[in-house]
Amino acid sequence: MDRRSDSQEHGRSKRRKTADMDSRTDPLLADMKEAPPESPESSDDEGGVKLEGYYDRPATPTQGKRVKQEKKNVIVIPETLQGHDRFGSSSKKRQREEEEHDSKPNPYLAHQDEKSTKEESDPKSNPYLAHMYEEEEVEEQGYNGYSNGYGKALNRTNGISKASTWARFPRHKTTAAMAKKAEDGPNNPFSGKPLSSQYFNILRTRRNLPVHQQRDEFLGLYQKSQFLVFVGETGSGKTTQIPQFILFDDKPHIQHKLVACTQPRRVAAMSVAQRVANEMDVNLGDEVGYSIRFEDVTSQKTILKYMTDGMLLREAMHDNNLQRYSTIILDEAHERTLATDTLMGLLKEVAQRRPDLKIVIMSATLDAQRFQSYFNDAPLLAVPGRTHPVQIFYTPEPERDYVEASIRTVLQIHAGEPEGDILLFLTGEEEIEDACRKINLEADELVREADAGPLKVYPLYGTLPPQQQQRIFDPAPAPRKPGGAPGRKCIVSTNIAETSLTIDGIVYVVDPGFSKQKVYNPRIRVESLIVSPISKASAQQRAGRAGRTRPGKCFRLYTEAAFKKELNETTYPEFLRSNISSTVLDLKKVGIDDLVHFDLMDPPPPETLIRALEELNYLACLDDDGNLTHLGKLASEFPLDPTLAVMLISSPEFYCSNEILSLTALLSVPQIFVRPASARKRADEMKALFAHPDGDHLTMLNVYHAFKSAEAQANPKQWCHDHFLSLRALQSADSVRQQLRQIMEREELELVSAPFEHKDYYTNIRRALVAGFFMQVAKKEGSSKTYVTVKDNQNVLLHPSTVLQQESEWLLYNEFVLTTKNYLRTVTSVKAEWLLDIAPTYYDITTFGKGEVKNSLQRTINKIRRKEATKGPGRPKTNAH
DNA sequence: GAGCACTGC
Repeated sequence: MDRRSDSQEHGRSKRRKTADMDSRTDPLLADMKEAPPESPESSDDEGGVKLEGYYDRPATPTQGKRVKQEKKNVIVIPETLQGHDRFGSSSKKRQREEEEHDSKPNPYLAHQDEKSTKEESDPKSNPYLAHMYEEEEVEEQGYNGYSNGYGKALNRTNGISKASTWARFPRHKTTAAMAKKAEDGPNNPFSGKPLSSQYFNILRTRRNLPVHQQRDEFLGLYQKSQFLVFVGETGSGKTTQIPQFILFDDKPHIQHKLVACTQPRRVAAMSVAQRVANEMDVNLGDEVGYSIRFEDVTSQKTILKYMTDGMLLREAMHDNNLQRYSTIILDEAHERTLATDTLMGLLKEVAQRRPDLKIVIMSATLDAQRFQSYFNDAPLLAVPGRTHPVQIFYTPEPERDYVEASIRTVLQIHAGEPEGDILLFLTGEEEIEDACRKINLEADELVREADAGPLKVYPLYGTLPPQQQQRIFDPAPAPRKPGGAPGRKCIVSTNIAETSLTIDGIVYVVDPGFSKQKVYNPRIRVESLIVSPISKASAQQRAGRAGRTRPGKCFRLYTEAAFKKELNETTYPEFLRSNISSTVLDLKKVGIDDLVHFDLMDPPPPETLIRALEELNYLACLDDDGNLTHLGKLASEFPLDPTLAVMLISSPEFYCSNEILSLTALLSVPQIFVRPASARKRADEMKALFAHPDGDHLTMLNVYHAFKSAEAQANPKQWCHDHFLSLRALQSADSVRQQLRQIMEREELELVSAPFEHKDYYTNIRRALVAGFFMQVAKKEGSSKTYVTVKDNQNVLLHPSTVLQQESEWLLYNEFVLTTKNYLRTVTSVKAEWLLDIAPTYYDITTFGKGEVKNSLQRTINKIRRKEATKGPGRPKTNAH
């Protein structure tokens, strides 16, 4: 046994011993090396996102509002932002509050503010003249905001002075004091309505947020520079406050423009918008709104719009200069999503064409300087966060089996540490379910042998049904008897708990240092998931999860040396780990012609770009010079991979557009088939009911048609349950289908289908599939079960989930999955004739290397020629008769 | 005879 096993045994015996000894001793401290307390750096989530789960996707914005209100637990106001300061105000802070309180607006002094700005030479910023320029616009827009008694007096006399609140705010020359005064009421400066008492309660806590102290500093930098990098840690209040600071200085309502704030996730956009609407005392959808796929909760009145980064990118396609916006804030930029990176590159170019546009990049700490230099040495402002200290422990030796080590650590915490919940990070569903079982077993033993408190173990991962995800918010169990060992809960989670989801009450984090990450191999054009070491940034984010409610501890199951030397600083940006053909098409559509010289923060490897361009060229979305074709323009209108978009656009030619529309939607949502470990056989039997002999695509279509039948629609939930189908995925497919259909109608693409009874009904669909997926085709290798992919020559097997029974020489696949073996998932049998006929450029025989694929194609060509040859001379004869 | 980190339009 090596040293590590020794230390494992050591830990085990220690755990048992503590039972008889003082239960307060900390067995971990003996095993683990303590590092100096670290202030966790992490993304800001003061928006209060509790759960990234499924929510109803309403058909219209109005319905959206209703659904959202009915749904519980989606929008949660975090404790930090509720009516009290849970960290206690320092005496300095309290003094400041009192001062602020004392300096409540005095209607008779309001004119003094105006004087302070009088020295401005620009007549527009002259408070006495400004209304002449701005009033009209204000009236026209219907803004009736006014903020203090001075205005009211004027208001009574002529009704035009509502504008003078804003007239006294010279654009890009305001100060924190001016904004504060307006915020102090009594009327809402944006809506003109009297401010509620709840507003003032929230206002007090808002002014305790760390960002508030640097409001003037922020404004100074914002005003003088087109780009600004803002760094705020957890709890600084950046996501909610900075956009509001900007509203007072940028005055988008006067400009007929908007301030946009992007988020990588939908739920964040929704919940932050709701929060800020409350803070500003307006209805969600009025002055403050949000825009995400399937849901636009904004109106004519909206001046602050939270939105997903993907949504802003889509808007940029039709408005290359983003003309609607006066300021764009990219939040959570450190996450480096495909959309954020694309937007950053785009905004850098747009900024040159639009000197009036301001851009604020908000990020957690680590990458700040890179953002700064990328944006032409933009000024940087950093604001500290507000979290509790987290003690970090490392293992003295590397762990061989991180799952085993994590389970042991969790149990040691439970046996020896004071009250507080545990969060363990593992990599995937199987690993998590397995660990949960083992922890449960061992915990029972611990309770029997050592009188430990009850331990509730919950798994957490993205594909878990929402109801089960909710369970993680159940309170920890109570001690078995009063005064007994504390009960606690232990959540075993994927990375979802690192960014998307926040659980209060976590005091102990166990971090084995791994996560599943997407990697892309441009050579064989395959994306796959690989368990890899996390980055330092991730490790810090994970640790930070322990310090949200009170001081916590983080147990890293790797050595301190490994943390320092082996972990990358930050996670590899998604741009470098993905197939970018979809992004390349987007970039072309937003007007970026020269992709090679496009200034991305991390340009992808040349081979990745070449592959993407090549793929788009084969799909006829780009011509040989790399210019967007008509088809390419159409394809970019769809929120789909180019392959799927091209297939959908081509579908009318094959008389099956309704069917391809359904299939495209089904292929854009998570797996519709459910196969619980406990009922695999029954699930397979149910799937067999829908099976089509020609493959999985047609099987999925059968499922969809059955789902839409009256019988299923009578009780969809029951029907899906009975047939082992995912209601969530099917409903999602319905929404996607509806959106795609609207785009087809808008683009005047015909929806034509052959009747179901037509003999070519299914053949048409299979041929239409070829129109998109001709690059994802494999050919059977002799008599063995293996296939080889066309052109990339990868040896592959059919995924066991396929319904395809008979041997098919050629098949088309939706997905290449790289796990224990190379698998093709979701396949449909096709014919070589179709490939040659529908994708002649790709199947140009001269471009193939020697081999079975080429030989077989050649035989098919010969066969076709022979047929034509016999038909050719035959035809005149028949005509002659 | 297997597995789906997480997002987004």
